Amino acid sequence: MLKVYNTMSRKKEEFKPINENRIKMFVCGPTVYDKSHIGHGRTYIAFDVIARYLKYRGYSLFYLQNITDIDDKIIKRASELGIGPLKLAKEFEELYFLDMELLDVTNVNYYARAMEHLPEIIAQIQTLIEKGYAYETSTGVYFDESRFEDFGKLSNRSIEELNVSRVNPEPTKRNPGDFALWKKKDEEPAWNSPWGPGRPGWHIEDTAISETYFGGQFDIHGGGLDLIFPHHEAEIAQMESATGKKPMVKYWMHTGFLNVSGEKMSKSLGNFITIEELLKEYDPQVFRYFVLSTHYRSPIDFSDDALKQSENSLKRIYKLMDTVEKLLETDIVEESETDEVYHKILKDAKKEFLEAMDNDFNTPIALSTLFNLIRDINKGINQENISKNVFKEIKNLLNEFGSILGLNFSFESSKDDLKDELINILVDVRGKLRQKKDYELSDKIRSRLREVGINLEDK
RNA sequence: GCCAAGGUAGCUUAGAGGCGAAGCGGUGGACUGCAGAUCCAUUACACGGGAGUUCAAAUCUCUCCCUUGGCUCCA
Repeated sequence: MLKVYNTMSRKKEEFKPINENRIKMFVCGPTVYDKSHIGHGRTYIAFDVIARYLKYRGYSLFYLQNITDIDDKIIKRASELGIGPLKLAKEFEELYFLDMELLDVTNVNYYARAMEHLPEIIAQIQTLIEKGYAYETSTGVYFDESRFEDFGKLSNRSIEELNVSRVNPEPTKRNPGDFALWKKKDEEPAWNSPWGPGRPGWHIEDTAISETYFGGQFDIHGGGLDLIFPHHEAEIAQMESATGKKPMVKYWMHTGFLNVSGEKMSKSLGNFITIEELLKEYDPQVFRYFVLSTHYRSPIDFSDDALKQSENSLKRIYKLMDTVEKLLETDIVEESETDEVYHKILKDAKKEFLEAMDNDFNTPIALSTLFNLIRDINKGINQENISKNVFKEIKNLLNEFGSILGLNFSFESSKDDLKDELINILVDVRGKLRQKKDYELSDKIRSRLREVGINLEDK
């Protein structure tokens, strides 16, 4: 039974989609005003694995993500650079897609840009005005929080608290906690609307988009922890007021923050790491492993040491896979009386792995079951009692786990052919030298190869 | 101040009333010409302090201490 932690109830709940087998999942995408950072990477890898697992479990998933391609930060940045805001957004959007591809985040079905949904945004604002949840002033259209009694239910705040905390409220608003649906603007960039030229507020694009593709209710809404308030709170108010249907979302899922060496990542602290920079230093698989080694809701602390640990852990898996693939090429027995024992080990390992994933996508536990399995297999390899059939099953199971996690455990064989040939020649020569017990020269070859990143290991 | 998430072995992390977990790292041993990988053992009487509930508490309750984040834009 799959259990999912719901931010709304603050506990794990049994997962049951609204429509039997079909899942509608919306995750807040980036505002494309700058390069994506490793915090984005963490969140989108986490939801990528969630998506993979839901599909693995046989659900038919539609994963929708929005792209915020117009907002104040984009406009500010664009004017600094002297280019149009939409052009700037387009450029960073392309970089975002590239980063995601490099990180193997490949399960989003559709990216919906805010600027391509202006008619829907305007229509939803009009509905809110007609139903009396929103009002127009000289500066814009605002949502009237006092009309929505559930306001604050996701972030566990009262309306009084929300009102107190606002500094410098916009003077034409009725309540300090009211938020903008449409901002009236005379200067560019601005779009026409029934209320004159202007731009949409931050929260309205998500509900306009999700209503367009999903209707007023859907299964999963995800994003970073920081979006709970005010963003998701505002979304609930807009959508439930506009459609009259509650709840808007059945399961709210939020990822924990990524810190860098114990501190929040920010430009002013100078510890801001983009995905582009990350990938200059580390393999995408290493970063993915690092992300999955912590539960998606927990804070995760990025450091070189932690990444190094992840790399070493991952090597242990690669190493086993490599050994298994090599042994499959040899002429070991097809079957053995130990097969039954290993069938059970594999069956149990799979069961434990899936139980971990069923428990709110607990990837750290899933990985630990994987390592328990690896130890059992290594033991068997040392004792030379594993048959070819079992090795095939091991390979299949590891690949199955890998595909759920988005990790590729099979060794890349796409190396340069000539390079491979040259290495083989050196390995052959070294083997002959070792037969003649010329260890001095053979060790020299090995250490020189290591200097250029090629590790030779004698059996 | 209010809200939230945390404090688990040297490090990184799971777990959540009763079999002391996983990885990384350190040490010793087996194997090896050596190294590496692997296995075994060890580091390990692990759960921030103090009370309480219970036959039994890392796990529940209370209280205190500390860390981080949010309350303005943020994945």
